[in-house]
Amino acid sequence: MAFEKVKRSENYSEWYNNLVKNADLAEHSAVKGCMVIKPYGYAIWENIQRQLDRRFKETGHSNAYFPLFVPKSLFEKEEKNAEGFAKECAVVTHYRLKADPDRPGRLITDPDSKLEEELVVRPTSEAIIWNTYRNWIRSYRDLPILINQWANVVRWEMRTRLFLRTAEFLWQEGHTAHATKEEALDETRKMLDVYAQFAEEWMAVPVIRGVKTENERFAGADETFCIEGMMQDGKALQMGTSHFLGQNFAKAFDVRYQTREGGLEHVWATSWGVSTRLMGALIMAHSDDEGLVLPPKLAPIHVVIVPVYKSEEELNLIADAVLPLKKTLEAAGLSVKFDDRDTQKPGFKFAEWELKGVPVRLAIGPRDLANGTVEVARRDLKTKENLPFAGIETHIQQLLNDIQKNLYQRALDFRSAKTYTVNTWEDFVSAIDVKEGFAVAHWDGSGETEEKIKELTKATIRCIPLDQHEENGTCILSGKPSKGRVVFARAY
RNA sequence: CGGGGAGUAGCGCAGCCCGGUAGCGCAUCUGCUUUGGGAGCAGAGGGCCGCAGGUUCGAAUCCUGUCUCCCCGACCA
Repeated sequence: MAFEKVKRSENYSEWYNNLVKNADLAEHSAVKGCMVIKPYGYAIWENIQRQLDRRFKETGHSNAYFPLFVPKSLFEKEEKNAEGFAKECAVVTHYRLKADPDRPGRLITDPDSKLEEELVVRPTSEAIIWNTYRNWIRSYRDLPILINQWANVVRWEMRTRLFLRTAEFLWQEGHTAHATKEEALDETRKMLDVYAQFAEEWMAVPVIRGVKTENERFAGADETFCIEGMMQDGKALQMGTSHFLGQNFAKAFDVRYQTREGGLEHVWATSWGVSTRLMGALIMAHSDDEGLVLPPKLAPIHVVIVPVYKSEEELNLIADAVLPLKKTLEAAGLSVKFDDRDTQKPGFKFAEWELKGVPVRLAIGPRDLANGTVEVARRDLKTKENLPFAGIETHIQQLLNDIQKNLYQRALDFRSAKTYTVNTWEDFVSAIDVKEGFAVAHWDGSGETEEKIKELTKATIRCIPLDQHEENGTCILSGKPSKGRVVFARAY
């Protein structure tokens, strides 16, 4: 378990990579750009999935599954979408291998198995889904269609980072069809709120809700809404997007419905998604030099109990005292690990569970048994106290709530401290480059200026915040008039 | 695709410049002592030195080719 400790402050990206590996979340695979998500990391993802899935269903959606492959002719139908994703698509061209006549034991692609039509490995599923929806939609009675899919997608990225950007990643993508524009817009906003609420209440990561500029918009969307979080290095991470697709896909795939009045109209669409990137957000938002720090609501293990003992009899006595507590906590819905491994010493276990981000740790030994106490340590603050064992379950419940709140508050305070409202170019550059945070500034609304700022500072417009208030000002770069401030930051 | 780094034991690395048949730490196994913050001692097992050629009596080391991974940039959820 020994590992090289790199501090956040020294090398943030190395710290991140080490943490992901050392906490047993994921590792690089034999496939370039693709990761293996290990059981502990996957358990966190499953918790994320479970909560989101519940919220999707509460808001009227059902799960379904569509194919991994998209025939090229379908993929190219919505032009902007196709163009936007074309350069990062994996393409299947053959369907068979055969023995290499020149090199025994090796295989080659059988040239005779060339596909009549190439198959695109989905980078996103609008094409295949809208081609399907055409057959499902005849009348206004068939609408709305509210479907979500949990799936993997492939985007052939040049450079990858565990969880943040991998060539293959897991996500969910909602795809809905509506009779009216208003309804589709409502849906887009509703799902953005689901994401925002999840990010803040479950992940304990405060997010800015906003609209993307045209440059940053999803290929094929009329409007892209997003939630943006701030990581501990001051960079922004797009944590989820919800797209208003207008009638673009309905037109591309000829999906029309008969209205109540007997007319024929194209349907309106939305799509929305979050990915395993959220794992990256979770890690980067809260963790410290000791390892992972997990918000209790998403932790696979809430409480770990480490016995301190010399003999088997002592261990048995501890187990007798602790197992009823474990049962009580589990009955209250908590996940409790009694770490009675005889192969590791307590100190080792302390360090290991800290590395893995378990929110609450109990240590109990002969001394505690004699005194009727237990040592309670909380991961977020790294504090510990000795408390009476009797009635400890109430304290633990409270502690978990505290930790959840504290993590959110801490992240919020951090973001507030690193968000700068700036009015001059000099202050803008300083906010991005020196103070390394978000710059809230006026912008003239042109893509050109946006591009220029990006070239000069590597900062992009993360979003036009939904709570933006009208304020007359002048663009930070061009000096042209602006009616409100937008959020700039360097981003992952 | 441009720039950098690296492929040697499960993991992290040294050895390579100056060729002589592989070593360190952690992990693993055995035994004893330990156990309230990453245990100690003694012993043991484990390697087609990324792959393919070449030079040489001899290659981890030199030469050529090739593949892969990581990091930084451009692209992007």
